[in-house]
Amino acid sequence: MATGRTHRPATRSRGIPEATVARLPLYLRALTALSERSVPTVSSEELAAAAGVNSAKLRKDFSYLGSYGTRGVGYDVEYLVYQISRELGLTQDWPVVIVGIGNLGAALANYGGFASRGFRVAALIDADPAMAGKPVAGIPVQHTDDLEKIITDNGVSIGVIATPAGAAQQVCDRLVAAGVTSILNFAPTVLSVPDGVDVRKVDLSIELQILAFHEQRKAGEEASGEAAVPAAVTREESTDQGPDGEHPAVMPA
Amino acid sequence: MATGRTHRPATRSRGIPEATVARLPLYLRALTALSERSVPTVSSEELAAAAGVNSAKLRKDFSYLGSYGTRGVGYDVEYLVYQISRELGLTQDWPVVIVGIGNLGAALANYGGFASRGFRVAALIDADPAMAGKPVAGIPVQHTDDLEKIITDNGVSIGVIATPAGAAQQVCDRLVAAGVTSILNFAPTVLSVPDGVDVRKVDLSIELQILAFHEQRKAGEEASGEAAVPAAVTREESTDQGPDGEHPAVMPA
DNA sequence: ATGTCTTTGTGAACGCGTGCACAAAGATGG
DNA sequence: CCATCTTTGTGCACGCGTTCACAAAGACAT
Repeated sequence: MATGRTHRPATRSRGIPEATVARLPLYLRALTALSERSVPTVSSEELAAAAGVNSAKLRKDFSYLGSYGTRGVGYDVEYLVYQISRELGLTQDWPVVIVGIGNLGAALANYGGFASRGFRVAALIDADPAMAGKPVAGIPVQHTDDLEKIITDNGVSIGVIATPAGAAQQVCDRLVAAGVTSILNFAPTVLSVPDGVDVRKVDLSIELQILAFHEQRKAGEEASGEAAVPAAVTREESTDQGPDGEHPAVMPA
Repeated sequence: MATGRTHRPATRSRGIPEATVARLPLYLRALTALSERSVPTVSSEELAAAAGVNSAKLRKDFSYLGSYGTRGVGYDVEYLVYQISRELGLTQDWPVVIVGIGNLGAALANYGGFASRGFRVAALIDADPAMAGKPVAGIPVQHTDDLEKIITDNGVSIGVIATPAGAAQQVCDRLVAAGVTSILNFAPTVLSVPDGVDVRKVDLSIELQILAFHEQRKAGEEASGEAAVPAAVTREESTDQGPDGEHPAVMPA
């Protein structure tokens, strides 16, 4: 997931598997909804259904956090909300900067899901001088020149990159140099960061391409009754393009 | 990944592992960049570095597609671009609808990465009557009432949901009923879909929470010199909050 | 107090994904 | 034509994650 540098020992943190960590926010969301409806307890079966996972997996996930359930009853909703929040580090405030206030950056600044879970947008940063001072989501945009000062003054350790691809690595380098150790990257680029810095990437285009792959597969399977042919079939002739020697089928950026 | 319903046989499509499919867009992007620089061939080592993965992994990934390399030389860039594009189904046009034209929906509509890879924004749909007719990214917004007609008229099979969480499931149901079989969900909810429909979700808040977890871990590890204690330590006393009996530390939505 | 019934917590098996390491393939030079 | 050198393609082993299935734990009724 986290496409940091080349490799990493899977970041198996304090015994909690990475896969489990990735699901904790899911559980937290479901639990928060239950909490709002004043539901006192919930069984692993119910909660798993709400979170869209297998109940055994959920129980094993929780077992990494400790024994927080009561056999025959289930889990105390409020208690579990607190424990997961604490485990995820959401009991403290995380100041976040967003760099690159274009369409996406502005949308992120306006996104309510950040502020509601311990994340506070400390600053919006853009390279365009014309943007400076203009308020977005009630926060005045600051110029890239002040990036280092903003980071240190606010004690920011999490940065969000929403710049064009070309600027991402440079922005990333400056963020890291200024003390940021976690980066959420929306730019369609592979970022290089030193050890100790976490990078997670969100790529809208990649997600669509994965969907397209499965979509194509469905369509093809439907057309030719799914034969028992293992592979190497419907390869060359499946699409319109004829021979394969030299194909100028280059896609634009 | 794809949080469809309860389970699914891992969607092991035609022998190509899901993990490999998820990396193909990454390779494609790196290859496209090389193609623009008119680089004729590339070795697995070079390409792997550009894509941020292990070279052995890359070679194994390509081996699922076929033997497209030349030993002692490497891979033909143009040829590989074409092969991957075809495998991902990007040689054809995919009309896409975006439902929910708020900040995020508008940003997605303006996002260049879609149009450039075979994806065409066929329509923008919003439930707000005031939005109807208003152009966003050069495309007039249409009202939800016409959703079904829009889907069928344009032959849309991929839908993007960027509505508030409360409306997502309902929109999803209507999309599916109208014939959509792939959904990219930006709403912070678990969607239930019938078998045969793929759902991929992108949750900005979850990504940040995962980063916060690691960030907290770094901070804690730094404070208490990372002892060789295997686990079950620095549990209770790690954070400020003292005992754990009944904690009203509930987070807002 | 005892028995029954529900639900947790986890041991164990299995499958997928990853990475090493190397043989086979082909290019290139003499 | 042969030798050398580069790079692919893959067999193999290992580890993580998932799932099943069940014993232990506790609630609840009698």
